[in-house]
Amino acid sequence: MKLITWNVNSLRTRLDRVLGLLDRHRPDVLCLQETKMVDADFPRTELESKGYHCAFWGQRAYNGVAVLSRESPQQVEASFDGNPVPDAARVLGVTVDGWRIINLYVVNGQSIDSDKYALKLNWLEVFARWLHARHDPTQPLILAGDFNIAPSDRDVYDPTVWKGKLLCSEPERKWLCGLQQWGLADLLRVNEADKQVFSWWDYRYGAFARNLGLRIDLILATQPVASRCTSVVVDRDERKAKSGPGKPSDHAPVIATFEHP
DNA sequence: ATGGTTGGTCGCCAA
Repeated sequence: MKLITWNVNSLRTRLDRVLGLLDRHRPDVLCLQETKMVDADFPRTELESKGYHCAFWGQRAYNGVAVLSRESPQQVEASFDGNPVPDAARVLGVTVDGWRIINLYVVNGQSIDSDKYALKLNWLEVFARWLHARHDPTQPLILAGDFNIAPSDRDVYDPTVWKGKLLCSEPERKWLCGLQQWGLADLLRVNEADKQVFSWWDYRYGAFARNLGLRIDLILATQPVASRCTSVVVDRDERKAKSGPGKPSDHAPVIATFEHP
């Protein structure tokens, strides 16, 4: 079983690259964020022709999440109870082969002095409350997506510059610790305790060429899933996008592989 | 290094 999460920053612009990713990796599940398109425009024909079922929840211009899977998804559920911004398409849950998979595009927050940061913290709190009420950490569960939080200083190219800033602030990191205490492991850190791995590089400042990155795209899982995880890697070549059609997203795909359940 | 790029949409906003 192979699962990939990728913030594509517009599925319309990135479709040919998504099709290439499916050919290259043949994942069982692909979680996409920032599709930025309404459901009527979703390119399901092209994706189904690659052998994938499509679950999606989009909106105009912003946000948008989708889960592609080789097996038909069951119990598709958009959003979560009490969502403070119920119209923002950011959460999509599916069940595939008995594993519950929740695709997340967490509120960015803009900057820590912004009202949007307060909204982010509230959104996170309500989401966690719903997760705890409605899910069981002893059962197979995966949370994958763009968390817009770098879990620790190991996940930041220059922790001094980023100390206390958006994506690295203590309240954001505490929220992730809470998920971990509930029973979700950060799969990349199960086998790679100290390795510096990034998943997002700003389009500006030549950030990718200088490797000024953060790891904010995460795959978390409960113990029955985490114990079967054999690797987590980032497809940096996709962020380079030297080959293939079009330009890169500012995020790279994160790829987790599991022993057969 | 507080610079500047990309996408959606069409003057800016969001990331």
